[in-house]
Amino acid sequence: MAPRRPEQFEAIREKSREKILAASLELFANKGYDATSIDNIAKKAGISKGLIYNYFESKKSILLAIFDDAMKMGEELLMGQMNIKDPVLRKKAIIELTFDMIKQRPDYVKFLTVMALQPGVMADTKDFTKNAYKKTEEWSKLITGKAKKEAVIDTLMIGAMMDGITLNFIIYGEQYPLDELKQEIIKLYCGPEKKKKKK
Amino acid sequence: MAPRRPEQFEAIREKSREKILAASLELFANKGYDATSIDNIAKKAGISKGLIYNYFESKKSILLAIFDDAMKMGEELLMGQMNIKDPVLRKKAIIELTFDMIKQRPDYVKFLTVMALQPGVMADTKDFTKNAYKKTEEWSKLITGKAKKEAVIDTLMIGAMMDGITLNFIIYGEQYPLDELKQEIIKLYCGPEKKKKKK
DNA sequence: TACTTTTGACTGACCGTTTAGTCAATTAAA
DNA sequence: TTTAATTGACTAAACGGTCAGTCAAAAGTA
Repeated sequence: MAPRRPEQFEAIREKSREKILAASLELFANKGYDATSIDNIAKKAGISKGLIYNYFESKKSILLAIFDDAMKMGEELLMGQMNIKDPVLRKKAIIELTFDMIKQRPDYVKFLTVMALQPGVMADTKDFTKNAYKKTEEWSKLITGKAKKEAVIDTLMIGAMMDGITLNFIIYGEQYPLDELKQEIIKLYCGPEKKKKKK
Repeated sequence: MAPRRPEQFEAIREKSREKILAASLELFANKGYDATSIDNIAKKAGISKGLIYNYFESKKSILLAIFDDAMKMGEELLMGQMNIKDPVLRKKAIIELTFDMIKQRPDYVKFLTVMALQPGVMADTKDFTKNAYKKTEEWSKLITGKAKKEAVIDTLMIGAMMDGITLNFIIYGEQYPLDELKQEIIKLYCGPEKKKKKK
């Protein structure tokens, strides 16, 4: 009577959904949202165009799903470092984590960076700017411990630094010396690992 | 016999061309290339669609014209600082110049940044990556004087810093404290203005 | 002054193509 | 047979680009 057991359907659906998301992520990150057609996604995912609309109600909703996934993953990674008590060590851990993310998931990083520069694309669905600014505030607390007025500039500097390195890595690719820059930024902002920081 | 004098036509043409370029720059910078239609440009410029093709042979050629203008302006500004002999002062001047450019021509800066992240758009017409990398090399020489191996990281750090600040300014807008960050980066990379730099 | 002629900037309906999105028909497993 | 995943031909809208034709302005003619 029942043709397939529910969990079998669930597995099939999950697999197809994943194929669509993976193909879309790659295309959105490399070509941008507008330059990517539904046909492109279907071909890259190895499925038909119609099937995509069995899983997502529109092109925008695919974008939104990827965006949510990326933000969720980023937040989880970030929150995983919350248990580090010492502020300097925590700062260092977060910086290293960001570099890891750039190297391990450049697709997500590229996707988010590209989207950040196309406000018109996200504007309809998510208040991206507000979201990003909130994230910066969280970063600020995480990195400096408290919201010391003087330390805000420091946080913004580190944030800009990381964004700039990310941007250059996206543009230049593997030839960009990520590791050396990581050492440099840690040396700059986490001190020479001795004493309490003065001035 | 002769209806209008050539210089009158020239003035008219220049004005229209300028309207098209101005409208395109604003739209490309804010919405991106693919999301901007020829109709959008025509409406914003207050002219008809057909007239655009009296001045540019394709949508891509508009993009290219803006790109060339932006690069030309940037290069002229940069080369204007070449006469400063002292490396530290020159470095400082270039950094300040970059901040000035961000504040005075955010449209150009935004345009270039958006285009840098859409390799597919520029790929057909200009080798953007190569161009950008060459620019970085020039920067390196300008900033460090010579191509000291150790100083490359320093140059890349400053470059990433500036790019990151630019990116954040584009995203956050006027609330982003450009001036404070300028002071900070000058303090960091141009030394406390005393003695010769050591280590 | 009034009229005609000449010019090229300018217009918008139109063209072929491509797009996002739909749906009746098909497929395959239980 | 039942069920739901899957397909691709289809549609309406939007796209970049074209082109036959309109228009205003300047100079010659009277």
